[in-house]
Amino acid sequence: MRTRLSAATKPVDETQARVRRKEQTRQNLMQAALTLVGNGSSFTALGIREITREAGVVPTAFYRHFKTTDELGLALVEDGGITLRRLLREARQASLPGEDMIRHSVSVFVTYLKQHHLEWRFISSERSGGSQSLRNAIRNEIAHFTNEMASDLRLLNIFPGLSTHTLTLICSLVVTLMMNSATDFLDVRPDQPQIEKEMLDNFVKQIVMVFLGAAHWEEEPTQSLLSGLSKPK
Amino acid sequence: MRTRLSAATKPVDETQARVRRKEQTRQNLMQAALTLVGNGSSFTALGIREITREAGVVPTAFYRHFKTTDELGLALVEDGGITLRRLLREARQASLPGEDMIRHSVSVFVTYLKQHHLEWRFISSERSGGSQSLRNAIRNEIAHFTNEMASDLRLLNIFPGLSTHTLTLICSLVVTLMMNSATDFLDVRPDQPQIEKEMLDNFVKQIVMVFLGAAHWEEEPTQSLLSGLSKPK
DNA sequence: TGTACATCAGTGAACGCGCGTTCACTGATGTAC
DNA sequence: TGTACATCAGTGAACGCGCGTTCACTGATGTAC
Repeated sequence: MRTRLSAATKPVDETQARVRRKEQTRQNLMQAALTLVGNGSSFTALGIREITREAGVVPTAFYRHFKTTDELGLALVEDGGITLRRLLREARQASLPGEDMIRHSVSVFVTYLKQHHLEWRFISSERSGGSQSLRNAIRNEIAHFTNEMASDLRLLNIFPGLSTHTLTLICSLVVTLMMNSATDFLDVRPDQPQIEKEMLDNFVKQIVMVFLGAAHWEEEPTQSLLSGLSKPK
Repeated sequence: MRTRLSAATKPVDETQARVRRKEQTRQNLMQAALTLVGNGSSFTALGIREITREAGVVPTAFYRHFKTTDELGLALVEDGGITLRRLLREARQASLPGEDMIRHSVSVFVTYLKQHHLEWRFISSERSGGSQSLRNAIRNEIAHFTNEMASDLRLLNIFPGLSTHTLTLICSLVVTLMMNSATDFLDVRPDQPQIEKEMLDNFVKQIVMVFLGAAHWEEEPTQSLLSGLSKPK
């Protein structure tokens, strides 16, 4: 109690040695988990002893930071979410029009992907494979990301006729493609650049096709939009 | 040796009691794994004892059928692949034109999804979360599925101007959407039909948009297709 | 057909091992006065 | 400033438990003659 009052009077210095060290250990544990995932383990199958061993602390030290590995996973998702938003901020600066914009954004994405490959591997494998709470957390981050992207698209005014809902659907589609490609890109062996190039071209082509569909979308009525599909031109 | 010769002369009757029972146990083991996955476990984290307990056999019996749980996983993927192809065959009969075809195919898909929800949960979570070999096996099945779907699209002659490569890209896009939606549909609580309906509408809308883009796609040159995007109409 | 033998799916005991978790502890850092 | 005490991140021993895997076995089914 007295300590609390004292802390309120003299606010905790963030650079206090003890606080800093604790935070460092926490980061080490999270990094250790990512490293193990990068070595081919599934996060879901990681154990406390495995993680602490990799982090260089005694098993019981784990409990000073997380109650379960699941809790550590949620912390990783939070960090991953920050990463995602940083990616978006970088890609946002690519405002060339048309396919060039897409190609440039995709190349920003792939560069980012490689720089943060451990986080991405974790996110994309636990997105559908992890515990329920982990899956929900990741789904939330992705939804958040999708909404931010839709706002960006709105600001760029590329599709002035489309509703916010439709824009969000488009972004959701692109993000889905993105998350999927991430796994594929990460599995390409680094000595096979031509395969990566093909994947990149295909990826861009798919997004261009989606945007092409969006450009021809009419909000209402949707029922007859494709009625003439079998006899185009 | 003599047994082999004898077997060749008098071919093995498939209904031999011993063969039948062994196959039954094998199926029980695979079903047990699916059941456990359905109960919320991650397949990657399943143990031999856990599976055999669920299947009602002694742990060591496992080795009569599979060397590792990974091998059992591969067997499940093979079964899942058959399921996927059966789905396609059912959806193929839906040859109404335009959006109605899409809506009907999607509804066939969702029905199928619910009927085989355990297999789907397994496939979609191990698609990016499992071991390397499991991921590769699933990726192969999906590629196979995508190609069959592209052939179907070719036969339907909806997009007569598009190359096989482009058709395959479109199908790959749709299959990606499909696999993703699968996880989402499976996570909807059965007492929330309005959420499921919205997801279904969004899903259909996304596919329609992709097809719309495909309908306006011109094979060459691709570079300038989107040049007028910011000033449509 | 009957008998003697071979096969082999499933059993059950046993093993060594690493797991998660508890607990009392240590000693560096922080606080009060 | 110096001293006495509080805090608490990380330690290390210990525990009971379920794991994967080995091994010799049993007994129903299949085969040879």
